[in-house]
This record gives sequence, C-alpha cells and structure tokens, in this order.
Amino acid sequence: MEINKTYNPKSSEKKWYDHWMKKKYFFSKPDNRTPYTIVIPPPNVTGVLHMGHMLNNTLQDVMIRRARMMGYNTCWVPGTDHASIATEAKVVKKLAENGIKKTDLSRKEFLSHAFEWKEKHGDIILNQLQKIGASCDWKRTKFTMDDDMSESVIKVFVDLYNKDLIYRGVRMVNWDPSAQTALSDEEVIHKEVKSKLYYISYNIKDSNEKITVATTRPETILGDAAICINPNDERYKHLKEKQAIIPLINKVIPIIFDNYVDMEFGTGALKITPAHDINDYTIGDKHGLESIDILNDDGTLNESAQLYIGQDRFEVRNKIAIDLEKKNYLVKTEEHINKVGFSERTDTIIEPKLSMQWFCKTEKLSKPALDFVMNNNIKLHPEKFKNTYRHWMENIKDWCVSRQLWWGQQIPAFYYDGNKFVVAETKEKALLLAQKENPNVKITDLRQDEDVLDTWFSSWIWPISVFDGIRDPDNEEIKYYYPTNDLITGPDILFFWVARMIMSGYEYRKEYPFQNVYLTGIVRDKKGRKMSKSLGNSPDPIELIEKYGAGGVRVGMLLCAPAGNDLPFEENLCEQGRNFSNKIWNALRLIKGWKTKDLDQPKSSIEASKWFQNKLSKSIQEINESFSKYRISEALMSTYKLIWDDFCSWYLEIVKPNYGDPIDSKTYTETIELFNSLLKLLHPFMPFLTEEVWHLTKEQKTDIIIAEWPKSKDIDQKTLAKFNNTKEIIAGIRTIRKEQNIVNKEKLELHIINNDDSIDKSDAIIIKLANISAIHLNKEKPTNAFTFMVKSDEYFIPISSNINISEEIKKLQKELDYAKGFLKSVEGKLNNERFINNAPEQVVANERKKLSDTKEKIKILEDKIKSLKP
RNA sequence: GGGCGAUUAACUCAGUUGGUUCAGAGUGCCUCCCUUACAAGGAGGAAGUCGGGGGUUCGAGUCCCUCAUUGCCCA
Repeated sequence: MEINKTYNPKSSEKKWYDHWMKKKYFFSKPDNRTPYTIVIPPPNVTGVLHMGHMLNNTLQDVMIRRARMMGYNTCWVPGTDHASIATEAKVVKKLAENGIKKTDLSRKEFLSHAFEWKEKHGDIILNQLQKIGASCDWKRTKFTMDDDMSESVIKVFVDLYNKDLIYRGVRMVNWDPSAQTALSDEEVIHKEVKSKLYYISYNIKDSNEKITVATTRPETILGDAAICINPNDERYKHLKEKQAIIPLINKVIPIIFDNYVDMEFGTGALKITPAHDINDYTIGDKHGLESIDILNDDGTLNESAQLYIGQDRFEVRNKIAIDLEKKNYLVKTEEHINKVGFSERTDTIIEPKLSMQWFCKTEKLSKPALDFVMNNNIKLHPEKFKNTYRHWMENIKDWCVSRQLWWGQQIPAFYYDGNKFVVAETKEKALLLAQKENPNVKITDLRQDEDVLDTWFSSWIWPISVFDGIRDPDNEEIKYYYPTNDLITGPDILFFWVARMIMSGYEYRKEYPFQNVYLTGIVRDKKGRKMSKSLGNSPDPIELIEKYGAGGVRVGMLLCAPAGNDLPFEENLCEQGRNFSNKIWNALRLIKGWKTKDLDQPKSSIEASKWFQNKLSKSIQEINESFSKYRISEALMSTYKLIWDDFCSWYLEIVKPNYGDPIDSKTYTETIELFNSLLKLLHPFMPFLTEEVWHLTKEQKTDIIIAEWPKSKDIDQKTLAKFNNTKEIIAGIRTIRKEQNIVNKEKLELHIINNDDSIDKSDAIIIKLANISAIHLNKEKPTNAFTFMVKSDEYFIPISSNINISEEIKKLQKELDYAKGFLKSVEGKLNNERFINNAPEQVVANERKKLSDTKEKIKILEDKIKSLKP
C-alpha cells in the first residue's frame, strides 16, 4: 500500500465528518443507557467563530467524544442566542445603509427584517463548528427565539410575576444612549479613564459667600437638587439653613447635611443630582428632593435642563465649562482618573437614569443557587471560582430584565385604562384578567408593553427549554437528559449566565441544571491582551484549520489550556499539533511498510510488548484520572507523550526489523493492536486523524468514533521499573558515543559489574538499541574503558583508543562531590533524634536506604578515581 | 475602596494530606546527525536561592504572618 509522506487533513476531515453524519452517530434519543449531556453555551447569532469558541467547543467535543466511547448516550445540544442589543444594532445599521430608518418601520416590519438577517447570518457559526469536528446533535439545534423557546420564556415571566418575583418600578438604571435601552448591572463594564475634575462655585443666597463643589460631569449641575455637606465638617457648619444658587440658570437649591459625604474628596461639598447618579438618588430620596431628569434617551439635553437643549451631553460638557469660566464660576480644573461605566455591547458611556423598568427579585432565587454550589452539588472547576461565585451571590441585586428594543421576547404585560396593567401569556388571557377589574375593557383597548426581555432572561432557562421542560415539565426528554452533566464556558459569563441558570434550574426543576461547570481561560495574545475583533489580534480559527488541520489546531489550543488559566495563544502551538499528526501518520507508514513472515518472535519484541502493555495501562489510569479532575491539557499531554516518546521512540524502535527484513506476525499483530488502543485514547483530541489512521491500520469492524474506550489492566510495577533501568543504560551508552564521537554504526561491548540480576548477558533490548556486540558480566573492572553508573551499578565501555584521563577524573569528581553532599544531608537527618522519633517509619527507612546506597556509590566512585590516577 | 487569586527554568505551566534523588513537563535554546517511518525528524545537553523577609516544624515549593509585584471580580 502506498501511503503519502505527510498527512493531508483537508481531504480526510470532510470525508469523515460526512461519514459520521450519514451514520447518525451524533444523534441521541432517550434509551436505557446512562445519558451524558452537554448544552452548548449558545453563541451569539451575530458572531463568527473566534478563538474563544474554538477553545470551549473543542473542550466540549473532547468530553462528548470520550463519553460516547465510554458507552454513554451522549447528547450535545447546539444552538444560538438572539443577542438582542448586538443584533438589533447590526440590523439597524444594515437598514440605514439602505436608507431605511428604524423609526419609519412598524415593529412587525422591523422584526421581519431582523429574522431575514438571522436566516442569512445565524448559522455561520454553527457551520464553522462542524469544521472543528464538533459532534453536536444537529437535529436538536435551537435558537433562543424559536417559537417554543419564546413561549417558554413568556411562561416563565408570567409565572414569576404571579409569584411576586417580578415587578415594575421606577429605578435608577444603566442607560445606554446609543442603543437607547436600559442594561443590567452585569452589562456595564467599568473602565478607568482620564477625565477632568471641575471645581464650580455656587453663590449662597442672601450672602456674598460662595461654595465650591467638584464634579466630573459639569453639565449635570442643570439637574442639581441640593448641595450636600458632612455635618461634621467645620468649614461649612455655618451654612445650615442656607440656600445655594445654581450658576447660569440661577435656580435656588437647599444646602443639606448628610454623613454620606466624604470630607476628604474635592472640596467636601457635594452637588446632588438625583436623576443622574445612583448615590445622589438615594440621598435625594432620603431628603425628599426633587429629581430633575435633564437628558433625553439619546443622550441630548431636554427642556428641563433649560440650556443647551437638544445638544449632546459631551458637547455640553465642554460648552458649559467655557460658559462657567466666562462668568467666573469655574474655579479650576484638575486632571482626574476615575472609573466610568461603558456598555458591554455598544461601548457607549452609560448614563445612570431614572426610568420605569421591569425587575426580577433575586433574593429568594439566589439562596438555593448559592447553596448548591457551596455544598458541591454543583462543582466548579477550577474550584477557586467558588469564592467569586459566593461573593456575587451574596451581594446580588434585583435584575433589570426589560430592554427598550424590539428584537427579543416582548414583555407580556398589557395596559388598559391608562396605567393599569395585567400580565398574561396571551392577549386573550390578559383580556379576561383585565375584565375582572373592569368588565368594559375590550381586546382593542389592550396595549402590550413595548419592551422586550433581556437576552439572558431567555438563555437562563436554556438547559430546560431545549428539552421543552418549561412548557411540558414531565416529557420524556427532560426527564432523561436533565440535569445535564457538564457545562463548559468562559468565566466572563459566570454571573450573566451560569449563576442565573442555576437559579432557574432550582426554581423550575427543583434541581441543578448541570453537575460540573468547567470554566475555561480567556484566550489572549502573546502580549497578554484579550483577543478581540477591534484589536485585530485574533487569528481566524478557520484559517488556522486550513493551515494546520483541525486536529493540529485542537491540540494547539488544548496544550496551552489548563483550566481557569488564561491561554497565551501562539500559532506555533498549532504547529506542534500539526507535527504530532505527522508523527502518527509516519508511525502508520512504518508499520504498514512491514512484510510479515512466520518467524519466532524475537526476545526483544516479547519484552517490548510486555513493557508497553503495562505502560499503556498505567497511562490509561493517568489519563482517566486527569479527565476526572477536568485537567484536559494534562490528559492530552499524557497521551502525547505516550504516543510520541513511549510508542514511537522506544517501542517501535525495538520491534522494528532491520531494513528490508520481514517481521514476525505475532509482533505485527500486537503492534497493530497497541497502535489502535493509542488511537482510541487520542480520538477525542484528534477525531479526524484517528478515524483515518484507524481504518488504514487494518480492516475494522466499527468506526473509531464509537469504538470502546480502552481499559487498563493490572500493572506489573517490576516490568516498568526494569524498563526504566534499561532506558537509563541505553542513554548512558548513547551519551558516551556522543561525547567520544563514536558513530552509531560502530558496535561496542558493554561490561557490567553488578550483583543485581536484572540485566543478563542476552539483554536483547540493550543490544539492539545501543548497538552492542556483547554484554559481559564481570567481577573485574576492564581497563581502558569509559564508565557510567545507573543507580549503584557500574557499566563499562572498553575502547581501543586512549581515554582522556584527566577529563574522566574531572567528571567522576563532580559526581563524587554531589554524592558526598547528598550523603551529608541524609546523615544530618538520621543523626537527628527528633527526626527518628517523629517521622513516620517509612520515611526513616527510606532515608536509611538512601544512606547505604549513597555510601556504596561513593565507594565505587572513589575506587574508580584511584584506579585512573597514575 | 471591598473581595478572590497568582508569583517555580528564557516562555507557558504541573507539583495531591508538609516526607522517596523533588525541584518537574512542554516549548524554546545549545551540540551532533539528511541513519532505511518521520529534518514537520533523531540522539544528547545546559538552564531555577521555588517573588523578598520572618515564623511554625525533626523537616517547607507546600502551612502561618508580612512586604512587593501582578491579574480578575465587585462598588
């Protein structure tokens, strides 16, 4: 069989993905097997695949594929999220390009444009997931705005409202003037920015005195309701009962006193603008102050401001500073660094704004959600996130769930008779409710709330609604698949999403939604920056796959992905992955190049096979252990080393027949079987390559994707220890060859002085790999020989030419010095009575063993040096 | 400002309840080799006062305190 010199991922990836799909391996339906379920963190419908998706979907696929091989009924539910703000912004932009304004459209018209946009772009990312090999159950693909999904969301809203867990009220919210919607606290990102601190003086009424306040937002003085002072502040005590006059608009406001004010900051006098600052709002509330909202929804000033009406808040900031200065109200400005909130989606500066919104009460919901994580019913990996989670849960605030957008589930609240409203799943049901209050209400009188729900209010029930568990709580699927097993996602949405799924899970299923949460790192570039489209520092995963193959990129990603740590991603990691593919490919070429013959199995092969069986079992245990701890990169590294080092570099080199010679059929068959076991272990990481190679090794009964995960057998530690010793001896001989420039082709003799019977004259592995002509077991030391030691055994390579004695003595002396130093530390321990008395017996015994071994070694080294000295 | 982490080789990270020669792995680096599966390869090698200081202990990379640096979350 002619096999290409290098592995070609392109042809094999497409071929096998199609094959798997055709065989319906990814599809799941309830049966009598144990399920293993993952719901995908639904990617944003506006998105294209980025490195973060690449990472967390690869991890999910690894978990799913391994579970499938272990015999679970695996179900990986894919889908996308409607991402209301981001998507609406995209659609609005696209309409604008065609000269259409959103405001010119009806809600219905707008939504049809939005759905059209979704049809066109929504599946891009799912198609890209197929390229990385994701084995999702595609027929279950869900979208958060599918009819059934939306129905579930509405049902939950109504239910929570009826349970008094949802209310409507005027609160200070985070207002995004660009998207023109409220945001939840979690959607606001606080960033440090350089700004200015403006010192503005206010005249005191009926006095020549002035009072100076410091503010970063001078335009808000137009909405001031008071000036507030700490009652303990001696500087201002005399201003009690006085009033101040707002510059430019000459409005009179009271001076009030409250401990809240920090006497150290600025001038110690604080302007209070209840409508535009959350803290000011609280104080205003406490002191019964008026709230003057001076901003329009788009961030321009309104009539209440009296000045600069219709101009943008930032323009006004500059203008008012100039005007204040002209009239001598501006005392000074200072450079100032403060934290400012930005919209997560639009990156616009958030304005705190009073408005009427819908809120979800979180106190009751969060309690069980907190307990479930603290008592390890749900395990977070890595565990350190438990603290973060607890901190958030204990300080949780009510959740603002309304958004002033059209793209999303419209809030099912129906108004009548002015501001009266009812909440119901449909307009018909709403009518019945309204008529209880007022029998004259007609269906045409009902007006549905204009707002939609926060996208996270859709996705927080995702693990339930994808199995229709909200609408039909007793259906077979939800009972079978829920709770799901693992959730794999980034730590950045721990609160947005994970915490809330846990809340809804308890509320609607009385049970957690998943048992384990694996939080990945955030993919960063070489300089440690988060990869982002705006920085342009993110490689396109699809291009990487073109270059290195899906397996190469998957391995590259996972090699640098310990749980919870950020990933400093570099492209050369994919190169390492690609090289690994090639290594395996070449192992295949080697094996398939052999001709078999009915020969006796050589002793070296018998031993190699015995050793590798044990080594394999040990590695399987280690790999399973790593998986159970969610140490995926560790599991990969064990697999990588098992294949590359143990199998390719040692096992194959031992069993490899001389060039052109045939191989005995027993070794051949065993080698194929071992190779197949390795491929199975590797399959979750490199699905395409392993499927391809698997079928090339021999005629297979099944595809590797559904082959059984290898089991470990009893491990014979002696065999493993002996082989380690053998490796060290071979390495010792190779070092001598290297140091003395003796080519590999030249045969050498090996003399051993040992009392240990582990190595015998006919040790076939040493003879083969170190190219030894004969092994001699001596009592006497040979003269004119290079030597090395393994443990306390001494090995000699006699050579014909003369040895550089001084070099040799130097080397031995170095070894001797180390041994003596080591002896001293061991003796120190053993001479310490408290050590002998306190340390466990085993530890003391070990020290005694070290003592005798080292003494023996020192004696040998000293003898050697003596014998070399003339 | 509050909370939670991190600091081990040039880089990225392991290092289980303190105790085997425990100071490790991968990458990178250096030397030699185009040997017959693979130069996308092979063989060998160098490299760290475990952030600083103090403490507990027979014994500390591991536990405690403190300082420094740094990251994340929250206000």
